[in-house]
Amino acid sequence: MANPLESPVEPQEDCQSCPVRSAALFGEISPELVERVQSATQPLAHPAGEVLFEAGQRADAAFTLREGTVKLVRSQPGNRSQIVRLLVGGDLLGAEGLFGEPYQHTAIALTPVRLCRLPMALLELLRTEDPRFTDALLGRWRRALSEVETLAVELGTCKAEERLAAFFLHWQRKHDKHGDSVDWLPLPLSRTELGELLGLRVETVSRLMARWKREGLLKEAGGKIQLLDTATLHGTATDEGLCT
Amino acid sequence: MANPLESPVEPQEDCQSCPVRSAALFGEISPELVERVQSATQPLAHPAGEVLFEAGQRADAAFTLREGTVKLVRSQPGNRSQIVRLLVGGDLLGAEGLFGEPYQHTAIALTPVRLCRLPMALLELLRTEDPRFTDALLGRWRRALSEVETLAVELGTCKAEERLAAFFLHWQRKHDKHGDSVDWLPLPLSRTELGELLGLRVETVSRLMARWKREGLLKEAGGKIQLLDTATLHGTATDEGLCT
DNA sequence: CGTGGCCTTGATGTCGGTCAAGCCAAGTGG
DNA sequence: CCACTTGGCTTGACCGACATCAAGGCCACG
Repeated sequence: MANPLESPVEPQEDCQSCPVRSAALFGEISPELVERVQSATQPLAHPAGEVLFEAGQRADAAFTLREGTVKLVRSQPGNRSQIVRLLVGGDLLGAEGLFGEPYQHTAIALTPVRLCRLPMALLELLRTEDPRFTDALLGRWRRALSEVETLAVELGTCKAEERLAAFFLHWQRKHDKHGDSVDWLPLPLSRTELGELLGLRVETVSRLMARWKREGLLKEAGGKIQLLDTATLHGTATDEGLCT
Repeated sequence: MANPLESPVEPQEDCQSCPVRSAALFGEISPELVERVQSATQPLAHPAGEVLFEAGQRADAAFTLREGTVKLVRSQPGNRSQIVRLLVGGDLLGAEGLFGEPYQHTAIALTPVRLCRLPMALLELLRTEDPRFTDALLGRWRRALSEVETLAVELGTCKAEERLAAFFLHWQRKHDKHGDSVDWLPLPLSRTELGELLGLRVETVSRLMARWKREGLLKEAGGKIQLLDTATLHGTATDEGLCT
């Protein structure tokens, strides 16, 4: 629906002071380059639910996610889709253009998001200019690979309970970067989406969560959840000695 | 069992004429560097079934697979393991050491293999010396990511039949690089291993293959299979419009 | 006030896991 | 050479986890 031209463009912001800069791609590049980056990038904001780009489209820009959560989806003919990754602040998406390939996923905002658009030309420039930039890319790709692998392992070897419990624990760990665990963590995924991530149907997810709430393992309110008993959750995840 | 010192070391070979060189990591580096590479690498051979390295070990070398097939496995406590990738000639394995991490998988030869051992020091050297080397690494990581993603999608959204059929088709496509499809393609995986790849148990794999043989969709003999009716196989893979 | 999403809960079905048994080929040792 | 093991494959009987189908509740929004 939203015309790309209408994508609300934020007032120009300062990369030097970008909250996610140290975590992001440009944590490592030289200060002089940062200026060129700043002039070539374009800050954007999108509401929840909006499609950032679609699988198969020409990948003429990558994006740095400054704030919010995004899902990367691979859709199958036949109404089934699989979420392959969840992105949070500081993550990079849509860089497949560096290989001349179209976007491999459909990216959809799960919350309102703010991001920086990085035109391919800029990335190419950085790649030739600063070897550490390529290194940073390499690190990101490696991390992504590792995440998808653990997803595959869980999909292949774990049962429903275990997968869901493992997800909650992963998700929690992803959200206390500061070491101090926040107990109310945002859960911007619908039951259906949890299912699409974990290879389950809505009803299964719903039942499991209902049961866990009944048993006092977790609470939920207003799009946030609180893990009350991570110990037994972890136990469920590794039931029979399986999974993370 | 095999003492690493006993790993049969082949007579020194010539990288310049390496059959997989163009496909491999060093297709792109300068001829002068190739010499230094040659002096620092170490050709190895292992019989089928041998463990090349184990998850968690210090990753002090990567390997280029010159010939044969290798499985990368992530094992779970509780007797379950998941094959996350199958490697064939020209593939690179064990490069996670570049990030100071231990090996992320256990690598096991499915056939007799020949490979080149690349000490981490050499990789570090190449990384600083030749930017195109890092680019090559990037490409490999990206391809690996893409493969694991399709695995995850299949594990998450497809049923047994569909996954197995899809695997055979992928496997076939991987083996006719020359465009001309060889009809007898090697299948160095046991039923159990097929199960570990596709998230199924031996019995399920066995039953499906037995049925397909009965129905004349495929033949099997001496560790090789022949897909007789790729059309209906493809139909099975995408049953109800799903999967590749 | 009605409509459409999302969630919940129950009833029923089925795919694939589990258990168990037997087959076959390749060792191994007497 | 034969008895015995061992490991992979097959097949059948059974069962359970999860999907499917169906109905109803809750809430936001027009």
